[in-house]
Amino acid sequence: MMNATIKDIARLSGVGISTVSRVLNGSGSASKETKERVMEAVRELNYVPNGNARNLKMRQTSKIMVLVKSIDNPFLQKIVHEMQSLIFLRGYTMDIRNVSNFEDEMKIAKEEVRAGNPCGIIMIGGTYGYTNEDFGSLGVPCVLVTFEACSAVDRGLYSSVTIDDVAEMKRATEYMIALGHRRIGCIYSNNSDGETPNTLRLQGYKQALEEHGIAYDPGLVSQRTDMWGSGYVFGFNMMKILMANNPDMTAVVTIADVMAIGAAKAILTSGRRIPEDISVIGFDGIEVAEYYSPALDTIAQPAQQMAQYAIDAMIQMLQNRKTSHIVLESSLVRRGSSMKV
Amino acid sequence: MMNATIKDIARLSGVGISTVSRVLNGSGSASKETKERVMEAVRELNYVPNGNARNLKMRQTSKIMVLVKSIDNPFLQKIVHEMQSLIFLRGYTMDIRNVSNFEDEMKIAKEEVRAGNPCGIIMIGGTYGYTNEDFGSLGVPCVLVTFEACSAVDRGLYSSVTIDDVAEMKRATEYMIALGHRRIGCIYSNNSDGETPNTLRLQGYKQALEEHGIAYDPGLVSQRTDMWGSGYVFGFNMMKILMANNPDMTAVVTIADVMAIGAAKAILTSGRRIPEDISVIGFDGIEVAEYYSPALDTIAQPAQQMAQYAIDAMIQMLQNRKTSHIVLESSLVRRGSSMKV
DNA sequence: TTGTAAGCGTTATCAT
DNA sequence: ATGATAACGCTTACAA
Repeated sequence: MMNATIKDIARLSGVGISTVSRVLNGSGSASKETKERVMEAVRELNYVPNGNARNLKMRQTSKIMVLVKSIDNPFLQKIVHEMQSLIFLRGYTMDIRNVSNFEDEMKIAKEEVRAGNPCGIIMIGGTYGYTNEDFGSLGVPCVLVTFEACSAVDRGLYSSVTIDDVAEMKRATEYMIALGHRRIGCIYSNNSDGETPNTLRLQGYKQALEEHGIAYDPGLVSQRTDMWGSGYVFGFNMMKILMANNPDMTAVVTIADVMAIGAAKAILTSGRRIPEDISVIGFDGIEVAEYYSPALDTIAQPAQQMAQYAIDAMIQMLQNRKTSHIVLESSLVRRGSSMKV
Repeated sequence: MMNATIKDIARLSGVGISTVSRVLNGSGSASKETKERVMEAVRELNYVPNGNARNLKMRQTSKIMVLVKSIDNPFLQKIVHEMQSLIFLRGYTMDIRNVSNFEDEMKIAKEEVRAGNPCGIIMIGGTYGYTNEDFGSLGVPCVLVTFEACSAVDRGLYSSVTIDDVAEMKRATEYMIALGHRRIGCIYSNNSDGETPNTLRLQGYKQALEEHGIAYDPGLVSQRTDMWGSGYVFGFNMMKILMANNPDMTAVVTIADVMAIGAAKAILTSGRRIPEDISVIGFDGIEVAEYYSPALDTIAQPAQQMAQYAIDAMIQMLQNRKTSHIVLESSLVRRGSSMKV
């Protein structure tokens, strides 16, 4: 028993096929009575429109493709999750694809557009190396989340939702400086060769030190750029090295909560205390950091808002091609993992 | 500039449209020379087949729809993530949809099949209440992960990948019993009215007690069935209540690592120690539990394997309609959050 | 080996 | 207000 098609509805309700289409889509007009007969038939046959036929005809889908780099980060997962709800709420569907650190997300985006025919692309957590041509040839609206295209790119070609990575990381570092810390470690990794939110955060760290007259010491920064394993593992390992090399270090700032958790574990298992011996602050605002013991300070990014603005931006572009570039505020959350030195 | 279609390829390479189709799909035959000319044109025009047209005609896609209940659980996220890679590796694409606790996943599955036309459905984390008709009317292969259909359902109608929830939870409880604990709390929630992995785990807890001559005390089990918030919050709140009502409780078993983390936080913030005052064991095997302080014991489910078997099962069903029902082993991981009483 | 033509289930343009 | 009818881009008999 085949699924009901628009033809079946037409036959059962005794109207023409185009009338059914009109009723279903609210386009054109139809008499009240006809409408009811059609809807009745729809219910009876449990009719669901065939998306493929619809998309083929309309040359446009209602499918938004989401490309995520390093999806194993709980923070990015949260954003994706929030987007999901919003996308469904708006009547769209969401296709998700994970992009490894070694793949070129823009290239993948182009392939996906051709093959899967999404109406738009959202990219989460990528690098800054795109060109005008990239966005032009994409063919569908594109929203960048948590990162920007480089400044050479025409901002009318895409939308973006970001935070001020430099300023926020500077804030975290200055928080430690204000508490009297001078030997402040930094756990940092860069997953690609281009500029990323991570490199910007490192800049923020350096700026804070410089503005407060503290010499930048590379020995206080985790140097691995070839990060393997998860953020937890990375934070754990890097913290061990940092502690071994810098007995005088009294605080550590990290570019992600997962790394902060790994670092905290390293501190605690080495018999030191948080915050009495070493103060710790993370970045992102994932839930589990709040339940860690001790609860970890962090720069909390507004994940829900970011998702909201991203979807709004996408809808805007879809409807009237208007792009937007919004920079959201983060907040420093104090939970007690830092103290005066 | 429209995207190239099969017609453009046909024109440019000077052959018929069906020849192009044949060459592209490797069906039928074509002369070596023709093949090359076609491929040449494909490259030149940067041709990518239109998925919608293809799917419409074939009445089948290469898209696997994944339905997840409570996707905010890191363990389920991990499974989804693993599936992603495997699905792409096999040349399929993956559509993901989150199902809230109040929605009927089977109903949603049916809608998705009609509207989105996936070639198969994978359901993660649902309830046991389906019928033969459900699977029959679905119309596409269905694989259940982490849970089963009730025993009344013909097992030739679907595949499944599970663990033995009763036995594993029994194992966790017996682990505590073997350490000498007698007053063992249980943090448990059931997100729907039917039978779920969670209810089975509660059974395991009860069985262990019974077999070891320990009376079952409802006061030691968290009673909320209307869970709100995340597992962390839930575990935290329930543990507070449990501790307040049972000063003599020396151990707690939980049905999820996130709850164990929340419970651990409650224990530590109340000034008690783990494991000296209270022993804790989680369930699932999420990474962060290993980096908690102290690291938490757990029943680790083989997420990667579960994903692997699920995808394999799906491919099997797709190719020769063969169903399979596999029950995987979990492992008790000792990390030091439990000790002799 | 190759091309013609008939759909797949829609939407949209026309007449009516 | 309504109903034929022509696409949309593809696959697949069926002919040639």
